[in-house]
Amino acid sequence: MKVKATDIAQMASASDVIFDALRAAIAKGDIAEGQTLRQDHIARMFNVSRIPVREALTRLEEQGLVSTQRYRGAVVTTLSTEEIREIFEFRALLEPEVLRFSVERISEEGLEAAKRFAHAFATETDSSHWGELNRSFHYSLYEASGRPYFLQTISAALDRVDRYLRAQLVLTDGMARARREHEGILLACIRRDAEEAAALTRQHILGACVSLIDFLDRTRAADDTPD
Amino acid sequence: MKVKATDIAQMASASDVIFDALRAAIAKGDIAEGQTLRQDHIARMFNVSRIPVREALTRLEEQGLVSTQRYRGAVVTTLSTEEIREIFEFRALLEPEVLRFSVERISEEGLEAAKRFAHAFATETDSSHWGELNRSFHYSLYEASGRPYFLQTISAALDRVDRYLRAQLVLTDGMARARREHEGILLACIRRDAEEAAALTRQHILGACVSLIDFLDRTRAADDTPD
DNA sequence: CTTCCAATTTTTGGATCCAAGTGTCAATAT
DNA sequence: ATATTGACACTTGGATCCAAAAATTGGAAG
Repeated sequence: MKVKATDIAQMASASDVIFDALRAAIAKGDIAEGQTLRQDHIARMFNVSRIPVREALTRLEEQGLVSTQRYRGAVVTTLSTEEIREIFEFRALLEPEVLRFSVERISEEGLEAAKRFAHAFATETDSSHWGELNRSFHYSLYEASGRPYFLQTISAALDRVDRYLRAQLVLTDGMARARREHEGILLACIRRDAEEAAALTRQHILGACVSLIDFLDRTRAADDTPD
Repeated sequence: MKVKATDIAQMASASDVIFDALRAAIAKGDIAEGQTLRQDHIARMFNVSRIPVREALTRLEEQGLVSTQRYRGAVVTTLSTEEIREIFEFRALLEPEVLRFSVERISEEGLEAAKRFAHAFATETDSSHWGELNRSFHYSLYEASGRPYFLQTISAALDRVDRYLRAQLVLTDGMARARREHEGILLACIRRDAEEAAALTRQHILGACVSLIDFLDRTRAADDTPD
């Protein structure tokens, strides 16, 4: 055995583990918006001191997932409707462009993988998996683009709105529409029609945005007037 | 005086100061590529312990300005030609879009400010200020876009390539061309011709990219064969 | 009952200390 | 002369400890 573990994957330090766990929890919506993350509390959860926790929180803040005020702790960021709209606008600009690159380069195996994710997404009955499968489908297509920086940026943008997106999938007709639209995107990719695939992706994102904001307007209005 | 300092700008903690200083130093190219940043060394420079230094380095890594290997310290990231090309491609997609939004919204005062930066850039003789003035000119135009997330993302991308960009301005004919191109962009903005301004910005970025990569190919080839 | 203020409790940012991993270089064996 | 090994110094990730800032509590005054 020539290849050591450290060559393939750097052994994860405590702060890496905490960072990933918190990031996933925020993306999935397991940690409520506006909730304060107490360093000591998290430290006890992971059986470590506060030092690696602080490092993880620092990274989360750099990613925009929490916002910190000096001596007042880290709070899961609440995005305004405008901020959400901007991030979707951002995705609607980047993702079609990435897909254009991918369509030119993706292999048959890559298309097969995307097809499997689309199928898994369409047939999954446990709604808690929808968000993950949705993301996997799109990423499986984007990965062939050979644009790591684009992917990383898209990923960061998606992390910020993931919990809203998941809610929109589950609590509206988002799932049914996403299923149809994925089908269309996939077929365009198989036909190697980059422009069509890009246009459909753009519509897919902007459509989800409209639906999500409509949904948020209703729920947030209801929250503000609970009487 | 009703407004306290803490209301406008959160009092900077030690790690903030260190982070900003290191980020600026890397962007300006004051810290050489590939150089290892020793926690203890930086800590002594700022008269603090290693804890806030580690926080700053963590944030720099999250921004992609340094890369860390467990127990081996933080090294200023060296970008390959391909990575640089991708980041310019990224900017060439985002910045024209942001400028489109700006042109619709920018005030006369905003245009005046941009004009002043363009003039300052064109007449500055100290080449060490060119990079900063170049950035100020573009930002003064982008700020009116009302797209904070776009701006933040562009800023992060620019931080990664800033030191290369500065070298290209100073060590090639980049400065002369940038001056002309700024003029064109500015005039298009004043005419409120969003499409023209966007197209010129895209050319401005892609042109700089070609010039920079050509420059890097020559210098790096020379570095690799120093005999 | 409400409002204000001081004392106490939390909680954070940072300093110091410790264990574990890495790099170096001289001594030894081939 | 070159490759191997092992001791030692260096550096990092993390634990523990401390001071300062914030939140909270409880009582006194209106």
